[in-house]
Amino acid sequence: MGKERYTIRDIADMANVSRGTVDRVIHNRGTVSEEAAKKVQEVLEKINYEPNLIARSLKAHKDHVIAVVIPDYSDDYYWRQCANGIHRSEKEFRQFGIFLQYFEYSKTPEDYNEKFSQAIALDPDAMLIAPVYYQDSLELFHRLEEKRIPYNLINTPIEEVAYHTFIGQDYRKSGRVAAQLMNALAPHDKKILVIHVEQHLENSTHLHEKEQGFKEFYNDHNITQPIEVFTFKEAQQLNDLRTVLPGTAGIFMTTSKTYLLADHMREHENIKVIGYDLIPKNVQQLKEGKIDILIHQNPISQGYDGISLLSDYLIYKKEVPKVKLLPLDIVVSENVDCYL
Amino acid sequence: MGKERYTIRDIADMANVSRGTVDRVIHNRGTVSEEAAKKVQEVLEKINYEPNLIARSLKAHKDHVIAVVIPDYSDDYYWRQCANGIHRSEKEFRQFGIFLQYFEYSKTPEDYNEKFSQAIALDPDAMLIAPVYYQDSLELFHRLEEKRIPYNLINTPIEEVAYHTFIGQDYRKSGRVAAQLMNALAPHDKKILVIHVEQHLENSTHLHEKEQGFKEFYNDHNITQPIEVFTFKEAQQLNDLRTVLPGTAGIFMTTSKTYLLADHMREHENIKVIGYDLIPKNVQQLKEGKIDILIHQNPISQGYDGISLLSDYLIYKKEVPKVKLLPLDIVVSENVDCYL
DNA sequence: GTGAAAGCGCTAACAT
DNA sequence: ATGTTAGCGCTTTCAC
Repeated sequence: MGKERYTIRDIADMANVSRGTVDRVIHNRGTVSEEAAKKVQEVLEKINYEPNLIARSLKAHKDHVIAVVIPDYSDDYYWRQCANGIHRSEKEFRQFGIFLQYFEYSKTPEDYNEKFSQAIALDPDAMLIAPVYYQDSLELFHRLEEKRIPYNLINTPIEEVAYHTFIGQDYRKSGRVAAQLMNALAPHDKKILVIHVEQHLENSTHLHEKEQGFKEFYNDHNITQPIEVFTFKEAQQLNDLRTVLPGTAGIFMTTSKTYLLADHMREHENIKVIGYDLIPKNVQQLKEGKIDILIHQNPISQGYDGISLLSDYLIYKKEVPKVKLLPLDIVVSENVDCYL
Repeated sequence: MGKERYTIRDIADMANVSRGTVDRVIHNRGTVSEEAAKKVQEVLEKINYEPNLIARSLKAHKDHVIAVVIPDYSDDYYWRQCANGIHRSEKEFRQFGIFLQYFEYSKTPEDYNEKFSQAIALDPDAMLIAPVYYQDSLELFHRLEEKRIPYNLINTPIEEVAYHTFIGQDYRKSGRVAAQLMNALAPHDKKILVIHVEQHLENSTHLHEKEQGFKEFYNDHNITQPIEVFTFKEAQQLNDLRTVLPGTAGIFMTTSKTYLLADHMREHENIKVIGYDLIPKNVQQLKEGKIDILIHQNPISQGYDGISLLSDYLIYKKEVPKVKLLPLDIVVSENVDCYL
């Protein structure tokens, strides 16, 4: 029961070698005679040695720099939450010698590429990237791979590149969840709308996947309710909905811009609305009953895990998963407080 | 940008005192002249000092024993999950000198008291307790307080005692969430049932709170749908439902025994069912459509956090919150895989 | 190829 | 009241 914990010194004594030799055996480095190695190995196995990680990490780590490339979050609640998660992790790992450098891009593909390049120029030990506009940046990713800089992706997966870990959600599943909920809430004798509000849809495969998943659910269950898809690049285009809303049972908004709908729905209060993200405007409308359900994309966890996984890798060389999928949290007005 | 990390030595230099004095000021122990204390305080505030917890814990590193008092989980999936969370945390903290002693009580108040006493007799450094039958054990809690043994509660909160942290859910909120979902799913022209399946209801204030929260939601929204409450001590008593089910729109089961309903509902497939916990039978029925929604009580997190918070406190003397509320996750068939 | 020794930052015991 | 110092267990240099 009283599992004793042996130290390097104990092992050295038992094997009649010096502490340095024990260390060399444990880490497979330096030069050790076969004889000594064998003796130490035997002791190690016999006592089932587990190193004291506290002591190990007390030893001065060399500093590591992680470059963080995310959208400017000065007036964007979602990305600010993500940044908060990053800050939290940064604070936790600072004493282990992890330092972050932030590169915030204003929301254009050009600036994204610009800031991404700057980050690479810094020659960091690792990178965390939110590749919202990924299309033209594939070349940059290849440069990272050439320089052997490990990088994690958050929020937007890119199949074509050799990222370390992707942290985000399964967007097809996400669409399916939305569909199941919509199907449970909305009358079946009217049409359903799927609405994307996104300036650069060509870059947003994940929105597409949500739509696919949504339709897939209806197909799988042989529900023949009409589903119409709209894509708006600008908020004001939502005016076009005026002629479409009559005869609509529910609306699935694929982005956090869900709150934009309310202004256009004053005479259609019974249309069910399902959208994304716990940004304040959405939360307020959820509480007011203008939005029925929000799917939570966990931006805080995305940021936190994104940095934590890289740090564990840099410091401890811990193995990391290729994909870390965050749960698809269903949020209604009564449980929204749990997630804020 | 490059946030420097200050050490005790740095502070000592800046304040022109010795490291010992700095330590004394930080920990409020020993004797320090006002003058010196002030100087050190100033420096501390100026640099926003954060101690290196690793170094701190490397020093002390005496072993700590945590006694764990939980229900026997040999044939109980929910408590097994909880135990899994505990094991995970145990593994993580073992190298930091944390050792657990388990006291599993068979599901009777007598054995609970018995095992609880045994645990105290061990004189552990801390305790983790799932006080399912708490009523007669208040005296035991007082003994813990006298002996100044810190303890965390999981799953069942007890207002009257001086626990360290409670880890679990807000049960009234939980009932409200269930009500909101029920209201969205079930037709309004039939009655709603609330069913408790629990041998010792007198001990289960949390089930009561779920019921209260459920009714509260209907009241708050002026919904006058009839709600009938049933309490069954044994599974077979569910037979009594036969006469009640006709004219029922939905059923809210307050425990993980939700799966028991299915056998009694063969001719009432359109009754909506909302229940608790991702135990295998429930999950299967969720996927089959026999259960519509499950609320996830996060037993793994309860166990994991219960031990982690105590360990952090014992090892690092970290501050801990009085209450750690876990989210009220809403689970349907399409997102259940995220939570398993 | 191996051992000895100097720290990492903090704490506590011991001098002064 | 305050300064000094010896470790905690591990890593890493530097002699031998």
